[in-house]
Amino acid sequence: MATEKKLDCVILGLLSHEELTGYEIKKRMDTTLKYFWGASYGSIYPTLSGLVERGLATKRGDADNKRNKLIYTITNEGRDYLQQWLKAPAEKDELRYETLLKLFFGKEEGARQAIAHIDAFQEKIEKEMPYLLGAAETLRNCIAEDDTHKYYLLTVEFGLKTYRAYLEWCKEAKNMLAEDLQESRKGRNETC
Amino acid sequence: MATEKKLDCVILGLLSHEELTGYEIKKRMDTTLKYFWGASYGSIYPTLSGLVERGLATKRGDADNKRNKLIYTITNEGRDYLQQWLKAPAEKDELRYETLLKLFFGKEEGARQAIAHIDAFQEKIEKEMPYLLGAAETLRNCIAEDDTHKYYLLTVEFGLKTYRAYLEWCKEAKNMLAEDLQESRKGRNETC
DNA sequence: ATGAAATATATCATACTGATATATTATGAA
DNA sequence: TTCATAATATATCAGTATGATATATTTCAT
Repeated sequence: MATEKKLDCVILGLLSHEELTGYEIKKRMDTTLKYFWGASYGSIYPTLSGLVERGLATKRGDADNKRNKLIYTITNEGRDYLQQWLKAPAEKDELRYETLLKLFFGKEEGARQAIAHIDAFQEKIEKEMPYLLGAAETLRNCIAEDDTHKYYLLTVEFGLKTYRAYLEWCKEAKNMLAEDLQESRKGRNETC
Repeated sequence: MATEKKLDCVILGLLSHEELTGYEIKKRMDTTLKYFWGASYGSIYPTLSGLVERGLATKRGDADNKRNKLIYTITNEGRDYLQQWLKAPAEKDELRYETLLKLFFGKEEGARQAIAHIDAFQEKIEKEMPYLLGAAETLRNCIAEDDTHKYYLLTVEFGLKTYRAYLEWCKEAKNMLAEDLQESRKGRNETC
């Protein structure tokens, strides 16, 4: 089989758990999935249309169509397609960290600026941590109810592990750069 | 300023260290930068043309143009542009982990399949580790020579920290799923 | 009653990927 | 020496994604 479009599979995955509108799918992307995947409206809506065209999902209007909602449901063909993808080995695991990029070219801007980038990064991570911790706690409590929760928890644990590693790195990296600042201060005989 | 195209900045960053051809830029992407950024020929060559058009880089043929090389050099305007971007806070820090995605929807396929995905992920990481360790070692030894090395080292340390976290997670995640398998075996009264 | 926030879909210019095409040069084995 | 293979080098394109914007309705707090 030709390589599937990833977003087809992600959306089918979400639909395999529950019926959703495009808007709700976007919300899932921005909350639950955002730690390891993302998508914009500009790709979600066309992808949904494509899924319906190919018979992998169906679309219907809301009963009391107040909001002009379009609700999407996965079909049996859609489930088969999803299964195929889930069985195949993962192809792409990559990160795009602009912070690291700026750090890599950091000599141009100097230690002080580099530290500022790391601080901003650290702040972002620290702000996310409570959500991840909360999610992990919730999931651990309802893990017996439904097997899905166990798999959710696995991904949250991944997030926690890596976030803790990020924070450790932030600390060490800043220490290293701080030494640097002191050196240069001494070198140039500056005070404060 | 409107948001800059990231690849403009990445390429200018590379050119700020040395003159390069498009092919060499691609190699840098696939080796040094691949742990936190990526780009394909289909974006590198058009981006280089754009940089020349806008006066941020210049292009010249090789002296003995055996290979029909096109060598790109950063201009002063290019350096200014790069500085602007380096000073601005990072916008996008995201990862796209298909492994995590498949795991998130893992209930559909069951524990055995999930473990297989984690194994593949782990293998990939373990294979990369020696390169990162080697790079860190090399960089630590020549850190005094040139300040650039210190910033390279910072990004390698980031890679090492996160990769170690990944490996820890792999172990724990597989343990959790293995318990699962045992349970289901007991439940269904299977042997072996 | 009213303004702000949330819900909901759609579109578009710009950008990126992954594949493919094309051609040359270096390398190592037969 | 010759010949296949790997490496070097640029370019293009269909398919896909992003981020911004447009539009309209509904819910909610004041």
